[in-house]
Amino acid sequence: MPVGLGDEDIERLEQVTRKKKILKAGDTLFRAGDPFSNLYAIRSGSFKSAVIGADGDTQVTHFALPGELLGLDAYSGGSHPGYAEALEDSSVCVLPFTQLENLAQQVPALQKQIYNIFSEELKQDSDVLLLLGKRSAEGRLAALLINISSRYARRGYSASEFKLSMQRIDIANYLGLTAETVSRLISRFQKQGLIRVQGRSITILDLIALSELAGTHCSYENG
Amino acid sequence: MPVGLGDEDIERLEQVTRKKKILKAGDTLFRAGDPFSNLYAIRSGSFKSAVIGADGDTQVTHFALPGELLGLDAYSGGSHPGYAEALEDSSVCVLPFTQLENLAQQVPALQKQIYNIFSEELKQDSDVLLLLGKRSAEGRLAALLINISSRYARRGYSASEFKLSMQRIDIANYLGLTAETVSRLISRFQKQGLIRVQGRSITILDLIALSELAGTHCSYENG
DNA sequence: CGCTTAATTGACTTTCCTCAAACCTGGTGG
DNA sequence: CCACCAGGTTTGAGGAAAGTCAATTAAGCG
Repeated sequence: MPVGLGDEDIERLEQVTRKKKILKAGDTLFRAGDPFSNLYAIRSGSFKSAVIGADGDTQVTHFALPGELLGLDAYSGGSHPGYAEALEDSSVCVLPFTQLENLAQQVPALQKQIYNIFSEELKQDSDVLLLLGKRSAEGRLAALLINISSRYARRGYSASEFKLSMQRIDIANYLGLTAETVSRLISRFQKQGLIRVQGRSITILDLIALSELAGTHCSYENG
Repeated sequence: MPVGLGDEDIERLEQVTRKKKILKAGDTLFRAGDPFSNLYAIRSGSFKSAVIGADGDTQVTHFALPGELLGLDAYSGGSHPGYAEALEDSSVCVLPFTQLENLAQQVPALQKQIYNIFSEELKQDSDVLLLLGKRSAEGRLAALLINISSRYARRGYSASEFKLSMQRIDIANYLGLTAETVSRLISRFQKQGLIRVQGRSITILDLIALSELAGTHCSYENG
């Protein structure tokens, strides 16, 4: 993932990235309150991360796909604010943060890369906020599908055909909807010829129409 | 804001933090697309930041209060993904990031502090997601009030009495609601004796009841 | 003091949630 | 190999919540 480093630096970095971890579907990578020690880069599979509110209800905050990073939000508090659970059989690369930090102190390019990762994460969060800001359920789901599609595309996977590894109820929770609504919408999108769904695998047939659903329908201020 | 630094380091840091900027209500601190060069620490006043979606509709992503930081999400892309606008007459401290970065390279404690700020920001975002995850409008608004209250408290301001400097439509946009709904809820909260509202200044009368509104009402899975 | 913009309130409509039932799908055991 | 079971998903009907449209009141500002 890191780019712009010298060969020697990369070699040193590889020492940090040696440790791998395999998880089965449903396994938790870390739990809320676990001490922060590692970052996790997803090599294969996918995860959901969620926080548990003071009142005990769960909120899914992210879906993490191959090539993406998990655990960064634990830095400040020293412990993970939420948990991460594998949505399917997955494997991650374990990155001990203190080692990474030390190395970064010596390698400015890596330093910048770390800032980059942090900032990337922040930007992704603001994308999510944009997504959740869509008032209609339709817009939200469309936006999520596009979001996931583009994230796959970005890492070199197919943008139009992928597996929605999370279950409906997780999508619903994430979008602030109910599983029923999500299910209905998926059916509708399919009837409209926007997507094709086969269980959990999904094909995007009409990205443009989908984008319009995600975008338009919001006759709000153009601030 | 930075803690855990030596006296000498702090002095060097102060050279970085000399520049101030004054803004009137409605002024923009930076616009979407502006190159990333500075971070901004809010000395007084408050800001909203918002992103503009591909379709042109605006989504308010943050409200920034005194003592908080703005602009961090611009790092990765090299430019600001959204704009920031002063909600009232405000003053900020301008922090040139390259200078900060260089200094951090020499001062590990500052380095950690920067990570901390990044991570803090991420954690705050996940709080926001938790907030937006509340399905009822009532719960969302209650959660926002509590969130703002606690952020004021944290910086040493009164937790129970403060100014809601943003206008209703911004709150609505932020929460994924309409201005009318927000207005109705505020009225209702007032009738119920939870808050007192005088234009934009607000007094929290019953934090406990408010917390219950924010928390409960979500008969969801207890994950 | 009048004008403009923001906030509130009301009546009505739409959307989404709730509750409930039926339906797949994958795994287990007879 | 098939029946059965459990969890997840889909679909339907009815109700509650929030949105829309429109009118009124309040608040800022020159």
